Amino acid sequence: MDRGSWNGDSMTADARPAAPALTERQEARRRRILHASAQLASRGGFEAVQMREVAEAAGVALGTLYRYFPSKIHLLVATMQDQLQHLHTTLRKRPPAGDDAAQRVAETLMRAFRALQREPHLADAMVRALTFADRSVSPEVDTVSRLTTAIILDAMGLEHPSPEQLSAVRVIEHTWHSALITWLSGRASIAQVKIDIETVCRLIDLTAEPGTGAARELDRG
Amino acid sequence: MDRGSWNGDSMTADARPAAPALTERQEARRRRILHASAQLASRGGFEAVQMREVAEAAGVALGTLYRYFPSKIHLLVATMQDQLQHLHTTLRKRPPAGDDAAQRVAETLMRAFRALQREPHLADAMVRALTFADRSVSPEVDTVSRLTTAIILDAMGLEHPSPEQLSAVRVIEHTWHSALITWLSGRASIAQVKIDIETVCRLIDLTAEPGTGAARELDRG
DNA sequence: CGCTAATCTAGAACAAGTTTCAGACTTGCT
DNA sequence: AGCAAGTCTGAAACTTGTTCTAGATTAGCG
Repeated sequence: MDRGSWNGDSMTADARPAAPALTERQEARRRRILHASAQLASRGGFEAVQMREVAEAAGVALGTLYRYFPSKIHLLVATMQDQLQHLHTTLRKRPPAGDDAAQRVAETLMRAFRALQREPHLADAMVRALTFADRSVSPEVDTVSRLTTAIILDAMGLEHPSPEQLSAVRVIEHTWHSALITWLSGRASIAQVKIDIETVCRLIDLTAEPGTGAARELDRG
Repeated sequence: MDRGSWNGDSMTADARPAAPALTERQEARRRRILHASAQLASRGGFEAVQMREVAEAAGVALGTLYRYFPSKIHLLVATMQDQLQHLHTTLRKRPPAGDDAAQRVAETLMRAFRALQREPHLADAMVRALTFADRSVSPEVDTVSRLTTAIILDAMGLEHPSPEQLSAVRVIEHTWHSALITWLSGRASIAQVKIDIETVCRLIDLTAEPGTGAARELDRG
């Protein structure tokens, strides 16, 4: 029911209640399932990921699929974890080059956005699942959230963010998810998404430590 | 499998897709349906709104329910329109009293938030439907979005917002929806939502016309 | 090796959203 | 009033997520 492969360098949390140590064949099954999920999602988005089809494409019985992922939402959120991890390592290889934190974050997010653009159906499936998830998926959604936070903090170049900065990062994440959704459902253009990302990234300057950012003197509340 | 048979127009500004002039009994049916929907949602959230139950509670055949609302998502988004309209008129009666625009918007949103807190299940159903909606519901979701925008602009006291300000408002809406979801799924506390709302509202000052706001001299965009 | 518990498989069964259809009822029009 | 077109009803059917069951396989262990 949960990620197993934690290759070291996670930041603070251990959290991970119990990855019950999968055997090799089990790990392979899990991987086949995730692959099938992503593949089907790439074709036709959320609705195209049908549990029976995933099971068949992964060469696994339906019951087994449900043993590994207790619901379609769990499956798709896990798929998103997977993809995000890829993205994170990709981004680490070529970090953004902007002058200040806000620019780097905006650039990072737009890069991620362009990656998703290449597989809009996959993006659709993952993001819809993510925002539709209810309490039973909270731990998994939280993992995705932490991953996203890590990516953004990376782009900012921050180790020890202040509470204010964390709030700004959360707001950026909110905007990112929600803007993605409006784009995916055809209610906003890419240009609009770009503008909104840049707009929200301005918050970063607002919460920069005194002396390090563009906005040093705002009448603080 | 597709509900493309809508009266022509869609994303043009005009809205209101030609409501074909319902008779009185039809209007009454529609109202009964929306009422049943809200009632069931208040009890048990998204999953408790079951189409057969809505139909029965509204005293209407299942087929009729589907004639009025072509899917469960359509129904819940319409329910949200309804509730938002109430909220809007309520808010107009007692407008927020803050000193600057950012404060008034934050206060308005927190007031709305507290209203939703009183019916968390209803909020759950409506917001989940809203963010899960796919393209086929775009016109209706757009209506909700315009309503929300109107509420925020009201709080700001703006008639003719600049493009920058519209972007800020969109970002606020994104944050509002997404923060609501994280709260509903138990991944954020109310305090955190409040902080994030206040954080994002700072963008309003950033985009205020020169001379009218707190932030007159930021190195432009 | 042989045993036991856990896991996996195939397939049926169930639940809720959605579609369909035949027949009854309304509405609008003349 | 009388009729044609559109609407509503009740019930069954279909789809896809989810659960359950009985039997086959596999893993761990003495």
